[in-house]
Amino acid sequence: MSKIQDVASRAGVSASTVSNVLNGRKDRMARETLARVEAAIAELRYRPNTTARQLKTGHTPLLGLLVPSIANPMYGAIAREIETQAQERHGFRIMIGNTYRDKDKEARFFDDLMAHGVRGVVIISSLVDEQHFESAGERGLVVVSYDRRATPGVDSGIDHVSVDNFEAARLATEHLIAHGHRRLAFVTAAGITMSRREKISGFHAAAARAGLTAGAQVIEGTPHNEYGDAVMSELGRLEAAKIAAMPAGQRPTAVLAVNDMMALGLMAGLREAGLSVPADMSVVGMDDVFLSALMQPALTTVHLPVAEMAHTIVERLMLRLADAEVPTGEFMFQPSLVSRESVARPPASKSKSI
Amino acid sequence: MSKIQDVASRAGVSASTVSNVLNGRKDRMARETLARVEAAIAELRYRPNTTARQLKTGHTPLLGLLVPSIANPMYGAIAREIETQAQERHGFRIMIGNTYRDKDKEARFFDDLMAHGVRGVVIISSLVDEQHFESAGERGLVVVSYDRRATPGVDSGIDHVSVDNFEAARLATEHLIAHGHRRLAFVTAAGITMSRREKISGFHAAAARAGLTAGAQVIEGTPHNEYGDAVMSELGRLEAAKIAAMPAGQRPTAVLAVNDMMALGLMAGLREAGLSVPADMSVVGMDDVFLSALMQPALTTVHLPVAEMAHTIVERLMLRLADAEVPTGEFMFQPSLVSRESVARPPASKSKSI
DNA sequence: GTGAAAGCGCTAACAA
DNA sequence: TTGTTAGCGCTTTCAC
Repeated sequence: MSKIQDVASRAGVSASTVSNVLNGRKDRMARETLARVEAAIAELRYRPNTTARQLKTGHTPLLGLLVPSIANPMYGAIAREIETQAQERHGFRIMIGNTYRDKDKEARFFDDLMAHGVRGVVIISSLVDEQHFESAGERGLVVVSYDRRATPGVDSGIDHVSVDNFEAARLATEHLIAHGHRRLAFVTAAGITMSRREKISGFHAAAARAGLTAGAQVIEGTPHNEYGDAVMSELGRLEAAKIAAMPAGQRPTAVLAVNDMMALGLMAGLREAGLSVPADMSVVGMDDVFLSALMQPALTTVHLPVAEMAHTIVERLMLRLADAEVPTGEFMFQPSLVSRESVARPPASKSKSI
Repeated sequence: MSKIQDVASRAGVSASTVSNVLNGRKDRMARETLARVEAAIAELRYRPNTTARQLKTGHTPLLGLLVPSIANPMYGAIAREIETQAQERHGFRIMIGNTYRDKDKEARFFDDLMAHGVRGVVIISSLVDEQHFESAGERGLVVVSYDRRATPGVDSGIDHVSVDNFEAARLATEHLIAHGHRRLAFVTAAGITMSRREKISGFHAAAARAGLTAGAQVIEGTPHNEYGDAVMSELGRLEAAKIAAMPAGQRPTAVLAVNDMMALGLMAGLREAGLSVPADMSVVGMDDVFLSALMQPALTTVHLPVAEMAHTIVERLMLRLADAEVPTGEFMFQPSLVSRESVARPPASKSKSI
């Protein structure tokens, strides 16, 4: 690969001049010099060495991206969007890491990012405490967190991009209630993330508003490990078996899953237990992963504006990378219900038996 | 962040000595010196700067990973496996890029990898011609390609890791034939990759062996764009409508999809057209994405040993990165049929009508 | 308008 | 056994 000096020699100028054109200071030289330099760059197919550049400037066009597991279709969808936008709009590349929601893995990833000179990071849906990230901020990292709200009343050193999880759960729950369901369950995994907590509040709020406090229960499954992809649906399958085993008169007639992966598992498990969705039980998910539309029955779920959120994530990172003074903020997006086929009225016999 | 000189000062030695311990040359110094240096490193929480190191050595513990789209669950699964293994076994991080099977995007990704000093790359399932990658090899990159076979008779500058696609299709087709199907279709996307070509051969071979040449047709859908995730299933959905529209006596009684995403779309489309799987039509996929088990009906498919393949990919990269003399090779893995619920005997009336 | 020189943090001969 | 030295490729004052 040719280097700056090669270009300089070929153009009959010094390396500094080449560097000037590379860095947009084209006004500092004669028109004709500029032309020669540009020609030399093109002929040599010269690309400046990012490493050397970084050693000098301290910056590198690279973003860190932490996900619990890239095999989870929801994280895959966001990751794709983030990568594409960072690349096309800003020429940044992505360094990705699966954290499996493990604190040590996260910490090691941060260390490596620092060592690689990466200064911008997006953290998706981590279970690990905020403190952890704040200190990353103190180490000079610019971080944007997705799928966690800011801790209320604390002014955070990081940006928060999230969806209104309370509203998402409320929407879904009201949809169920509107279909006549009176015995509801919210099914989630045991680890409590902030987003899960908010969804539970939204669920309870909608239930309370309809006077169903007694009929609204939260079911938490304990995963063996917290990978977030196959594991989440596996958990749904397991919980479905338990739910199906309840006596028909007590069993909820509708379940709201913490996310689509869980919902898919739930549907599979219900089916295995001989219960039909939505005839015997209605199911709603959250995320609107593209697969949900392909299910049988197609899953009713809550849609998230993934591309828009990715856009905000990337732009915030760039903004704060360029100017450290920009204050951090919270950016919340609104979800919307997508009604498909997995919700129906409760089975007649049971709704009578209440 | 502290630097090597800080450690040196604190330990009362020179930077070279610290560098020596960093690089494992611990025998070159007094035991007690080593202890002091190690203590200083620990106290300062010193981590060598990868960038500076790379500028000197020309290496960086980073691998490039090209995928058509990380939102596709199959690529997500492989990517996760590769990232985890590279990280845990070798301390390498991953720079990821979505190529959308676009030649320009691929080329730009290669350029950026070079500029960042990355020397090892894995390319997943690219449509782009081999020539392209070979020249990347000449530029000093060590590349491993997944899901393409080597071009027969050409000794390639890159490694090929793949599954026996011929065998995968053959297995699936024979499964269908064993269930009594005589009119078969292989459904794929229009762009011809090498893996698709092999699958088609396997399909034809199995059909011919059963004397079904006339009854074995290949259907190619043309995607609007070639993203590889939602697009693939969308394509399946469209093709399903066409297939369902054929007169019942001519319509295939079983379809083999080029991959699971396509199969899921096919099942959804068939259902929309009022055809039931497997009663009216059997469907088989390939890949065994974890979602396939959750479908209704659960998808019969061909399983790929993803973790093992990822292992080989990573180890090959490391081996050749460490020693440029290691010859390239082809590594083929065997698939296995996973029989679930989407295959049954052909509908009685139609099988009579042959 | 252009170039010389210093230095980013590290490694690896080579000296001592 | 340890230290000195000379860069890796680039950017950026500061002179000219």
